[in-house]
Amino acid sequence: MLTPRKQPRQQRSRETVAVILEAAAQLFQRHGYAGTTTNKIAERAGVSIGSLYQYFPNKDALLVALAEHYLTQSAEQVAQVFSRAAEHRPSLHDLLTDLVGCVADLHTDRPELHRLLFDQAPRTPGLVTRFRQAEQQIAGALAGELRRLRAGGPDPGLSALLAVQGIEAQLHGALLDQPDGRDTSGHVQAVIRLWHRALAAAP
Amino acid sequence: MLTPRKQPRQQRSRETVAVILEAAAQLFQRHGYAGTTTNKIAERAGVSIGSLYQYFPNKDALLVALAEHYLTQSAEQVAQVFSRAAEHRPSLHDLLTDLVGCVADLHTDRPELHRLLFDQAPRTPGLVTRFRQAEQQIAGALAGELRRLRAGGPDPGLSALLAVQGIEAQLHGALLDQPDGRDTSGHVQAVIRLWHRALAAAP
DNA sequence: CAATAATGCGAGCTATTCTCAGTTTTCGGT
DNA sequence: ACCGAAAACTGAGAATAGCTCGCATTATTG
Repeated sequence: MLTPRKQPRQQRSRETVAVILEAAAQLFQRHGYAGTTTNKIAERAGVSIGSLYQYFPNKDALLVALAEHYLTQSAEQVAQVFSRAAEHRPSLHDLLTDLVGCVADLHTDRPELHRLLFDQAPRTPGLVTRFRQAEQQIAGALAGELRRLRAGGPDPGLSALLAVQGIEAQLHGALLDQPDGRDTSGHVQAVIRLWHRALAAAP
Repeated sequence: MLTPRKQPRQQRSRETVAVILEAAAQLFQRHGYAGTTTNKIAERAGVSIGSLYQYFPNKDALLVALAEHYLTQSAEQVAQVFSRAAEHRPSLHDLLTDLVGCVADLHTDRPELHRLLFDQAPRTPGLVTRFRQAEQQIAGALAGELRRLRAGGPDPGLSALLAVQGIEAQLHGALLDQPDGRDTSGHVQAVIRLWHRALAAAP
């Protein structure tokens, strides 16, 4: 059990949950996951440790809750890219520019939070699945666009999945563990060019 | 300090270190990192907890030592791919087949160990750097081959880095967090095809 | 064969997660 | 307004895991 312990019913307790999550986010970002104790989180939130454990069965559950929130928000951003695409039917290059730009923004908007969740995700069972889900959802949408553009080769579904996985890894490497001396915008441009060549329909 | 506490000088202590690492590897793989206590490791290794902490300053150091060993071994495997390439000067497609196959083997040979290290790496400061180093080293070698083949576009160095990051992420997703219903060898083939299109010299 | 250095030992100190019995606050019905 | 029940809150402390330190044992050196 990672999320469900007790559902807050009254207004008071909903605020308690919110203030706990806010405190957790701040302390995790400042001192890292291991460097933050649940007692400190409760203290900072101005509630007792008992209240914290009334809504979160363990420390990991705090992380899962933060990730849930973050992933939902991210999914909305990416969904907008595809709803724009459905309307304007852009070229492959324009679509990739939009998509890669969006994912890059997700990294740079709140880099600490992004890194925190990404770093902790692998060791928290539920989170890996959740991340993969988001990945597949985006890949599904991308696959649709590739079919419209007659791009992505014989198996657009698979190509789309590989593209999503690749783009995420490349941008993560570029924006969060920056190899020294490379300029960011050139890096992003290179990612777009590369995927354009990989996915473009044969001429 | 993550590695250096005391250097084992006598034969006896070198065996102690070896048996501790062996026990750590087994227990980490069986019960996960968090699910393994240092006391259990010492017990399984047949040494006292004090001896363990004489050579490893903390629990993370055990992980770093295992990673060090694994990365060295992996680097050798990949180096062989490029020394073969230097001799036979293969086509881009053959080179990619060899490289991707090699990286895939690294994932499937000891999947538990690979996943363990990969999952824990992000939260262990020294390990991230160490992984990125390995990545850049491989990218450097690949960049050389791309230049020979006049492939990889205007900046073969950057293209090579993106390729290495992408391939690792895609194979990791395919082999360790398998999306249901996809066959593995087809997946690997798709990765090769995709990178061939992305990197091939314009005709 | 001392004297010295290296290695090994494990009870217990410290810090952290999480529980639980009891108190306070809110809510619904009369 | 009042009361009983449910929800929310509290914090001492149980349980556990990482790690230390003083001392015992084994190897090396001169």
